[in-house]
Amino acid sequence: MNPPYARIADLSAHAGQSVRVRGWVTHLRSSGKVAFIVMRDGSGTLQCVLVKSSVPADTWELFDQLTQETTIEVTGEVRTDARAAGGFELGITALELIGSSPIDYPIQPKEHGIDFLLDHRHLWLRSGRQRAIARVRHETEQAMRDFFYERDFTLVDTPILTAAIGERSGLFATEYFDEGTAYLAQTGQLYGEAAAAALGKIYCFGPTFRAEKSKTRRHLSEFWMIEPEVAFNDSNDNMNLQEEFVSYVVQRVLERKKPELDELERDTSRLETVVGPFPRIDYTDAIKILESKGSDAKWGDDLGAEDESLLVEGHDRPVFIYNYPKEAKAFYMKENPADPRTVLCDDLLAPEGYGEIIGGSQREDDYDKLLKRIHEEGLPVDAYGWYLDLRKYGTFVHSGFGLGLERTVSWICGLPHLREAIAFPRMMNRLRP
RNA sequence: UGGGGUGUAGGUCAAUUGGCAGACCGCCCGGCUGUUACCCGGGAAGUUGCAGGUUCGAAUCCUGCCGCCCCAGCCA
Repeated sequence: MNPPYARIADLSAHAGQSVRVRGWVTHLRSSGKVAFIVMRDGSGTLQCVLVKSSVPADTWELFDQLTQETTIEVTGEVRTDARAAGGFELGITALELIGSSPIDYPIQPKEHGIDFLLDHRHLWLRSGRQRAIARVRHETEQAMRDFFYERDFTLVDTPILTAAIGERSGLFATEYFDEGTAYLAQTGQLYGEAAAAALGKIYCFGPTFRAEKSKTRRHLSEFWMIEPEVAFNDSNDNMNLQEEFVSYVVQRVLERKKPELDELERDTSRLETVVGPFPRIDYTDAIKILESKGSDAKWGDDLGAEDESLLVEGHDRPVFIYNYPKEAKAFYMKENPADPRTVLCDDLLAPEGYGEIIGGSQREDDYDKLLKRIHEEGLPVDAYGWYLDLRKYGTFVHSGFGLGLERTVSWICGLPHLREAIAFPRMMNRLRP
């Protein structure tokens, strides 16, 4: 009878037993009469030892056919050995080749340029660093869903194909039957507002699309955004929710994905401090701070990347900047009753130069003021008829925000660029693989 | 779109500034019974991004084009 199959991660439970393991070759070393096969099965990495004198000749000769990424099945005894990375190794008794891999596998355990790696993203994902990032991303998403589930939010999936609505920045267009042009969603927020009137506390979580010709480490054409919307929350409640949410997610990843963060050489002490309350700086005060630090930012300007860094400087946790000038922000944000030049909104800036991870606001709930803003922005009123209905039929104070998943994952992982935070990044010059 | 940089072997990079196109990794052949990005010896591997120009001679200088990277803007 054949030994049972085992995942590498579970081998400690099989010490002293014979098992079969299936996976891919990552490294090969041979000393003539003893050979080492390091393999990966997705759950972990395992060193297998092949000794010429203790296996049949054809098994020994099979070693010569192995190359990086050959798919194999090995049978052997699991034993503890301090010389093996991880403390366990497999003494091979049988070796089977499942899928060969030509000698030209492009990705070596050496350095490569970013363009080459992105061209081979489908294979690059197999590397240890990329697996660690994928697992941190997964934990981040799961923590986000758990956070809202535990607080009785309802998940509402909003459409990706939409008519012209949302923000004004670049839209991806496509033909849509007899209805004319459809646009890929830039936000689910407006639909989320409709759902909040039905369900109270909701969130949506999906891909979102921006056709801007951005070429920075902070932008993707397609990224994932999670957007809660809460009936009867004002702007202050909204910031409280963001603070609680971000703290929860970061601490959850720290708790459950420490080995992955270590593999990424992340300084986790920079994440341990991410607990509320976060500093809250009024936009007008932020301008004064920037002036004192030598920036030429003026009241009325939106804040640039350099300004954001100056404001976060010296803080060991994210920082809110709230109540921006109306002109710098979207039409749907509620006018600030205390200063009508501004709107009730906030940006949450991550530390260490990662910039804006959240944009949030209280929504304009006054029908006439919203209609006026739509006109001022030159937006097609017809397209916003249903959105205005939310103010017409039982208006309500409500707030929400959008958190960029890849920016958050980049920050948690300490990545130099957003493109590693998603399996297959979409940028203006990259549509494949 | 603007500013800066870069393009040489499959990969990462060098080439004494205009004088025979090289190293390491990987690959192939040989050796090695405990390797850890194994090691040792040998070998194959190039339209120097593309097009044109200057020159006895161009990877190197000039013109144009293209790709990519970084920064800025847009934003999450």
